[in-house]
Order: sequence, then structure tokens, then C-alpha cells
Amino acid sequence: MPKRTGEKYKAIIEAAIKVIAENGYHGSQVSRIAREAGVAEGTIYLYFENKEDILISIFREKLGELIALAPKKLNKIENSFEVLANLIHLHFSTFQNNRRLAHVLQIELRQSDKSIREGIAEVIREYYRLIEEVVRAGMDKGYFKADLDPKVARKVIFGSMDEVATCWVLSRRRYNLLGMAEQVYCFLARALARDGNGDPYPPQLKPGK
Amino acid sequence: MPKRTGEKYKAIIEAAIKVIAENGYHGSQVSRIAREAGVAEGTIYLYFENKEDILISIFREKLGELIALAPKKLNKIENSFEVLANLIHLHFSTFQNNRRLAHVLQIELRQSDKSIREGIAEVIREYYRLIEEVVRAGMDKGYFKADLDPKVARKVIFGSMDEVATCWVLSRRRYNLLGMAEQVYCFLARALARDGNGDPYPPQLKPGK
Amino acid sequence: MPKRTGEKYKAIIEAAIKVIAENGYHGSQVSRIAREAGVAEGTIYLYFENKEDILISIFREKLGELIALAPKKLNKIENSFEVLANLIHLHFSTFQNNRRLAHVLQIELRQSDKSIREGIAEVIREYYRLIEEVVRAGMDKGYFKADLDPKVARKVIFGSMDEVATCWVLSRRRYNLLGMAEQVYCFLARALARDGNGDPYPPQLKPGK
Amino acid sequence: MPKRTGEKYKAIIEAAIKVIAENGYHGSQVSRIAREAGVAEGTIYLYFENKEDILISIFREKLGELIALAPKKLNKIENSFEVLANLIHLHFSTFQNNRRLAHVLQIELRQSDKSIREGIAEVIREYYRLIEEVVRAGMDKGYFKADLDPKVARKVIFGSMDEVATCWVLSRRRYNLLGMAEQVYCFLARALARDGNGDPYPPQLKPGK
DNA sequence: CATGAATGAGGATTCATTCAT
DNA sequence: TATGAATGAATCCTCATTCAT
Repeated sequence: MPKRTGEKYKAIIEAAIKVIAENGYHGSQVSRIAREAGVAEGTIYLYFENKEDILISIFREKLGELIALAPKKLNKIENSFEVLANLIHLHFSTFQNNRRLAHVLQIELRQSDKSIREGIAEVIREYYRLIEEVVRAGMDKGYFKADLDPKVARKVIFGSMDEVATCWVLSRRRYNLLGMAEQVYCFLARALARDGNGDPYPPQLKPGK
Repeated sequence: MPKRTGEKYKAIIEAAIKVIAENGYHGSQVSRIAREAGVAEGTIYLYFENKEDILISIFREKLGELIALAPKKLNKIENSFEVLANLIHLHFSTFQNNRRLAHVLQIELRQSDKSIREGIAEVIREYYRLIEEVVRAGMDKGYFKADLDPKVARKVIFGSMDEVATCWVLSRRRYNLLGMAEQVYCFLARALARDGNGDPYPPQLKPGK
Repeated sequence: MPKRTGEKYKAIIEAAIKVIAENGYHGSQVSRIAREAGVAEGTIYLYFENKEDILISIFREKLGELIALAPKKLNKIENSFEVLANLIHLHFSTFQNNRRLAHVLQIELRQSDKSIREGIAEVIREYYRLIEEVVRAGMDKGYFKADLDPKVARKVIFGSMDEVATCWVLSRRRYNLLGMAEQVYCFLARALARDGNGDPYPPQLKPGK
Repeated sequence: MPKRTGEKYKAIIEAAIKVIAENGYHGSQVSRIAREAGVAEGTIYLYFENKEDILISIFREKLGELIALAPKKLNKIENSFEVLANLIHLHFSTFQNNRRLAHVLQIELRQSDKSIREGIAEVIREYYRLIEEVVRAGMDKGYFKADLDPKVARKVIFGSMDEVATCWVLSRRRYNLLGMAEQVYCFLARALARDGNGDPYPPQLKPGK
């Protein structure tokens, strides 16, 4: 029965992203997160069940935004290649825009216990469904191969994006993640395209498209 | 200055894989691993620097085998598609043959601190190079598109295999991981194949090929 | 400077008896008592100094009633054996009528800190004096042995009643506490009776007598 | 699976008695007990399950001694009055000899949770049985009234001793507890004695008798 | 080489109490 | 009077690691 709303809730989320990105999950004491958020230690527990719940909530809030945003952006696009391109773009720009968040989601979140994996499972499954939907639509419309297994396709798509994002976060060099979008798109588009499909090549990826 | 060889070294490694697969990294006390291995607690520290070092060693020993094995299997194959197929097959069969190991490598290993990531970095980079080599060879020989970025290709390949393996480990259903090899191969082969390449389609994947 | 009177004061007392009887002193959060009483947490502190003060107040209010009642009932009785019988009857019936209160007074009250013991000391001393008075009167009137030490007698009388009450509260079997009164009276009457006293035997104990 | 034997076990018990007698149970940090015992904090947990277990163990060890000693002392005495006198003497001398222990057993032990009460229940029941046995033997041998209820008698006897001991511990005046033994005996002997029993009067109580 | 008893640092969490409204 | 959101002090216990034997 934590509150899970309000200004302090958000402040704690943001503080946690910062502190955890800098010190890792296990290196981030609740007291430190509280100080960074400008609230008392006990206040944390008015908004979150426990320390793990903070991590889960970061995931839910932030990836939730992505998942909520995606259908709006993708549904109105007819061409499935364009949809794929935009999906990748959206995924990468979420991280590009908040490197700390990217670090927490790609690295720290995975350091955690089974209970955390369970806590995020529902949200991640929704993202999975979203990607599978994109694949299915492409198959139905004739853009993609008709005999794909959407689940395997989803794993290839998500796995590719995830690996690219992780490498980006861990890299010392601060290259542009969005710059990878087109290349990743090329790979995935060719992997999915129907044989003889005239043009699986990337539509121009433009931010916000 | 730990010993890192001998019968007890191996016994501890195997005990750790078992205990960690069952209880998770944080749920696996050193004392428990010692008991399972049939040695005293202190003995652990004659063979390993610390608890993390056990995890790193599991990675090094087991993925090391894979990396040592791979060139022998792959180097003598001319057709790069066949090489790719065999790479995927090797990757998946390693996990298929030892589900506990798979769990430790795919899940528990990632729960750990920065120091672990650093400990395994060298080994994983070697695996990365191996994959990139496969890509480069395929480009040089004309099987794969000439203008691929081997690094991105590697991320797509590794990311896809990694995601499939992780889903397999986490799945409640005990399906056959090797059965996924061909499907994953199809995706990746198409993604890599040179345009107009006559046959990017899967060579028959046979165990041990 | 708490108020210590009014409807809410009484509501809190009753709520506390219920909550503490069910969950023990340490298991009874102030917030829970407040909810049960239908007041806000802060309101508690308008009527009580702190949590311990609630416990002390329960004791004062409830045992206070007993102590106020006792002289009225006992003073008009001439025969000291009858007085003793009625004292025991009164003591036991107080608990019998409110098992929750009995639990709080016999068990939970004693779980608490020195400050509580100090808080109830004055009230309990008054009860002690009351018992000692009964003994002294019995000695003066020739019913009891002339050379008794009233303080020791009081300890035997109170200790016996207290032990019987505690066992009753802790017992799983829900036997009748008042049914013990006569037996306890028999023991104590014989212990106190003057040698050769014709009839130390229990007057008929009747409720409300 | 704590060890519960050995020199350190005893040292911790003694240290705990001292620290708890001085600061109360809740005021006695485990770290403080460890320091007093000259061991590390973690060592406590090699010998005890948790903090409560220390308290329970004090009770078991110390009252256990009393219970083990009592039958040896009491069984060879024929006269039940003498047995009663010795029982009281033994009870009081245990406390007289170790006022700190008395404080812990009479006051602090009762401040604790249900789990502690459960932990000591078995031992205390054994003491109860011992007292009831004394009563029964006295009845059988014709010293005590034939129609006593041994359970009620036990409550009167134990309650009297317990109350006297508690008052002694809480008293500011440092009077002699053993000096109370004879007076308490007188009360209880008269309460138990068969009518017309020639001499319920106290045998001379001598230490060690 | 091997042991395992001993060590002790480290932190999430609770909940009585306060005080601005 | 009454509220209830916010506070923050206070501590038990775990378990990786050491070292005397």
C-alpha cells in the first residue's frame, strides 16, 4: 500500500536513477537515495515497499512511457519496414536521451534478485507483445516473410537492440546510440523481408518520425 | 595467488554451478558451496580469490571451452553460412547440454558487480572477436554483404543468440533449445547474405557438424 | 499535559485493550490503535503522553475501578474471612468479565519498560495497602493470627491471586476463573486463620456479595 | 543448529546476565553483550539463534540447575513440611546468590515476546510438576490435607514465592531474601496442613538443609 | 595443503512522535 | 481540536574472509 504518486515519488525515482547509475544497485544505500531526493529515509517507505521496489518502479515508470508511446507512433504507419525503423529509433532514443536511465535499465536492473525479475516481467512481456504485433502485421501485409515465427523474430529484434544498447552503455567511448539505429534496422529488415520484396531498405530514419 | 588447478578446483567449480543454479548468486553462501564440494570453507580460498572469482572462473572455464572448441570446428568449413550455422549450433548445444551452467551464465553471472563484468570482459571479447572474424570472412569470401559493419553484425548475432538462450533458461516449458538454432540461423543468414546470393538458406544443421 | 478525559480518551483506551490483547504490546502500533479507535494518529498524543502512557492509563483506569469499588464492598463486612473471600471474588470477577483486559494487565503490561513499572507503581501500592489493611483488620479483630507480618501476608495473597489469574489467561482451556475463587480462599484462609479459630472455612461466595 | 556448549557459550550467558540486569532486555544491544563477553558480535550467533534465544537460554541453564538440584535435595526427606521448607529455601537462595540473575529472571524475562514465553514454557512446566509432586506426596503421606487440589496448591505456592522474589528484586532496600523463607513457609504450611495435624510449624530452616 | 571457528563491517527497515495545516 | 504526512534514530543479523592449528 505505498502511495506511488506525487511529487516526492517522482523525486525519489529520479534520485534513485542518478545514485544507482553512479554507484550500482548494491552500492546505493537507501539513505543516499533519500538524501539525493531531499526527503527523509522513512519517507522512501511511504512511496515504495522496499529497496527493490524502487528499481522495479523505475523500470515500470520509464519503460512504461516507452510502451505507452510506441503504439501511438507506430499504429498510424502503414509500411511495416517504416514501423520497424521507428521502433528501433524509439528504443534507442529513450536511452540516448537519458544515459543514466539506460545504465540502470541495461545493467543494474539485471543485477538483482529473482523478485525483481518477477516485478518487471509483466511490463517486459507487454513490450514483447508489441514487437510481436509489429512482426505479425508485417507478415499479414506482405512486407515480411509469411512463414516467420513471430516469437523468434521478436527475440532476434529485441536481442539485437538490447545488445547494442548494452554495449553502448558499457562503452568508454561516448558514441551516438541513435547512429546505430539505421544499421541495426538494415540487418533486421533484411532478415524479415519477404523474398523478392522490392525494397527492404531503410526508409530515412528521422527523429520523431 | 590462488591455485586454480587440481581436483578440488574442479570440484568447487561444479559444486558452485549446482548451488548457484539452484539458489541464485546471492543465495549461495560460500559455506554451502564448500559443503557441496566436500571441502572446508577455508579451502575455497586456496583456489579462488573470493566469491566473485568463483563466478568469473565458471565463466572462464566453461565459455573458454566453447571458445577453444569453436575455431577447430569452424576454421575448416569453407561456406560462411555453414560456419554461421555451426556457430549457433555450438552456442546453443553448450547450454542445452548443461542447463544449470546455462542458468548461471545467462542469469546469475549478470547479477554481479562491476568487478565481475571486468573479470569476464577479456573472455567475452575473445568470443566477440571470433564472431566478428566469421563475419569478416563471409564478407571477404563473398557470401555476406560487402558493406556490413562486422561489429554491428556481431551485436546482432550475439544479441540474438543471447536473447534466445535467456528466454530458454527462464521459460517454464522445457523445450529444446537446439531446435531454435535453425530458425535463428535463417534470420541471421538472411540479414547477412549478399544481395542476389543464390542460397542463404540453412545448410542442414546436424549436431557435431 | 495530555487531556486524559472525554469520549475519544475512552475510545482509545478500549481500542488499545482490544488491539494489544490481540497483538501484544510490541505488536500493536500506535497507528493501529488509532485506526481501531477511529481517530487520527496525532490525536492519540492529545490524550496520552506516549505509547507507554496508554498502557499505564489502561492500568490506572481499570484497576482504579477495582480499587475504588473494593473498600465500598469490603468495609461494611465484619467477618474478616468474608472480607477475604470477597476480595478474591472481586479480583477474579474483574478479569473474568473482561478477558482482553485480563490479558493486557497480566501479560502485556509486564512486557514493558521500567518506566511503565514506575507509572503503575502508585496504583499497585494502593492495592497492596488495601490488602494489608484487610490482613491487619483480621488480626485486630481476632480472626487471623496475631503475629502475622501483614506485608508477607499481602505477598502471599496477591501472589496467589496473580498466579492463578495469569495461568487462567494463558490457558488454552477456557475454564471459569471465578470457580477458582473458593479454592484459593480456602488456602489463604487457613494460612491466615488464628489457631483454634472455630471456622476459617469459606463463607458462601456469591457473585456481587 | 547453534552450538550451545563450550567456554564461550558460558561467557556469553554470564555477560548477558550482567548487561541485561543493568540495562534491561531492550536496552541491551547484542554488540554490548558481545563486548562484555570478550567475543565478536558474530560469535554470538554461533552459539545462539538470536537475541531472544540468549534470554531463553539463561532461563534454561539457570532454572534448569535449580530443577536438577531440587529432586536430589528433596527426595530423601520424609517429612513433607520439611520438603516444602527446603523447596522455598532452594528457590530463594538461588536468587539470593545471584541478584542479577534474579533480576533477569523475575523482571526482564517477562518483558519479552510470546516466543520467549513459549521458549521457557517447557522448563517452567517441569518446575510446576515438581511442586505438584511435593504437594501430592504430602497428601499421600498424611501431612497435608487429603482433599487439596495439587494444581491450585502449586499456584499458591509458586505465586507466593514468585511475588516475594519479585518484590525483593524491585525493592530499593537490600534486605535478605532468605530471611523471608521461614515466614512464607509458615503461611504455606498452615494452608496445606491436615486439620489437627500436630505440627505444621516450621522445621528450623537452615541453609543447605 | 587443509581446516573451520572466529571475526566484524555494513544497511534496510520500522514506527513512535512531531507539526504545519 | 484534529489531522496524517513526514521524520530519522536505532540495531539485529548475515556471511565473506581470515588465520591459528
